[in-house]
Amino acid sequence: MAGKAAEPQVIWARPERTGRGPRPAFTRADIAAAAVRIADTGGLDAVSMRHVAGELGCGTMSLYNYVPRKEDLHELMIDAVGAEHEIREPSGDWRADMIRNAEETRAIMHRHTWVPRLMSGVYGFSPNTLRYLEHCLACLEPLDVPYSVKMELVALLNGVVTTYTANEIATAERTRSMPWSEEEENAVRIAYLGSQVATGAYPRLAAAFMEGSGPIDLEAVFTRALERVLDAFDPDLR
Amino acid sequence: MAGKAAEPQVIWARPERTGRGPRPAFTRADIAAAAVRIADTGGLDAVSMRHVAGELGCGTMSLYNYVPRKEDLHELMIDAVGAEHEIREPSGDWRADMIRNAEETRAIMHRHTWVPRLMSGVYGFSPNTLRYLEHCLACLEPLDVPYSVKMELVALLNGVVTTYTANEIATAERTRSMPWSEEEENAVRIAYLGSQVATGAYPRLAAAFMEGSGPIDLEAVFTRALERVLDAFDPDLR
DNA sequence: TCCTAGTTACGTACAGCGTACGTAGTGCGC
DNA sequence: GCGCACTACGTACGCTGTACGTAACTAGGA
Repeated sequence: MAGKAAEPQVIWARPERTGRGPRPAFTRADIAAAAVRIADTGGLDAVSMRHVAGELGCGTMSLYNYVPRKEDLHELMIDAVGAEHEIREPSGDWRADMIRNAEETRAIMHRHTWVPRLMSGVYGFSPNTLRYLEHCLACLEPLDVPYSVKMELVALLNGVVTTYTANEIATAERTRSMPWSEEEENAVRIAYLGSQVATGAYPRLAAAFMEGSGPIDLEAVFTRALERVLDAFDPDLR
Repeated sequence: MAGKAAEPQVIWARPERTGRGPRPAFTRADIAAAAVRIADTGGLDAVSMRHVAGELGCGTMSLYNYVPRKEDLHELMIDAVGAEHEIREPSGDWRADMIRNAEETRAIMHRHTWVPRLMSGVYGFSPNTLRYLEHCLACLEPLDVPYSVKMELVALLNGVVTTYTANEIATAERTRSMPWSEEEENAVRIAYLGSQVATGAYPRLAAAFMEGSGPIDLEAVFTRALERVLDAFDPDLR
């Protein structure tokens, strides 16, 4: 337990520059941007230490001077896309503002489809995360409830946004990455689902599929979910 | 586009036994159980094809006869833990039943802490998933809304359960896996957070932390979130 | 009944991964 | 100006998923 055991392992607690030694060739922002670029074009699996180092034009192991573990690189990436949140003055209508925030988060995730996969397992206290959280609290100023409830609202809303968008992305990627077309994929899926439902083991599921034929509007489903969550926190509706 | 391009890539659409050739040594259930056992004791990263094959007592490449890709192994794992859902007769009180389902899902995830990480990126139509979905619809029978709304309720609730529990697990694992104690970890965290908040850049965040000192009851937070979501769907409350 | 095609079993091999370690060079603080 | 903390990076190790080839086996069609 003696020695250097208590070093900060949160990358945000580690100073970017200590003053001693040669000037670092890159900033954290450079590294994060390179990793984001790679993930955007080649997917999250393409983000390897070697790859990122190559993109930056340095040796693989040099990266470890900036990023002690790969997990920290992921943290940098999440923080980098968090900067894409456009923080604007709250309008006074907390519902509208929070919906705007949620829609923006969804847009960011669709722009960077690897974000949901990274969300679970990341520390969650990066500078831009704090900035966004502060902004949400600012938007919720008109809502007259204790801060603890506001925090719960933000957490719940973010959770819903993440899972919904993750689902959207997952189905989209699946059809894209397949060598066969979306129609074929759907055909296989429907055939399997139909075969299962046809066994009679899932009567209500069968009824649900009978009821809702035709394509579903994902955007509408998403906003409806948001509205419901906000309803649950709206004192004027209780 | 000719040839065998249109093979089903969903493992559930592929028959477990085709009739030709030697009798397979294992069932899918055997393989899933072995993988779950490994993940429970050694974490999700310990689930490699070699490891699972070793646990089963067969050669690594033999596994590929049963499981075409590792992703499919994950699918088997999710389905296996889905079997732990105890399906009991609906009580007639849909709120109580759904809360019970959610609590049970949370318990399963705490028992198998790798589940949330696998949830995003899995197909979602495994036999036990369908079984659980059917059960949820049965519980929601007393609720007089179209099936589409019921589906949205289930999706929303599952999303909330997953994100909340994932957060609980993430923080728990972080403190456990660290060489330093939870107090030290918290000290580092508080120190960093405090240093950030002290800059004055996050006044509302600071206020929130001032307000809510003391340990938070995760269980209570969780059930409160569930209640809120259910409120949003309860016709009697609108 | 026998043949053969489809399956199982599994060893080998390859490209890629995260990262521990050692060494060489650099520049700030004392 | 000395020394030390830092940067840079090549090498190496153990691990990963899985493509491919080969040998044994068995059920269906002739």
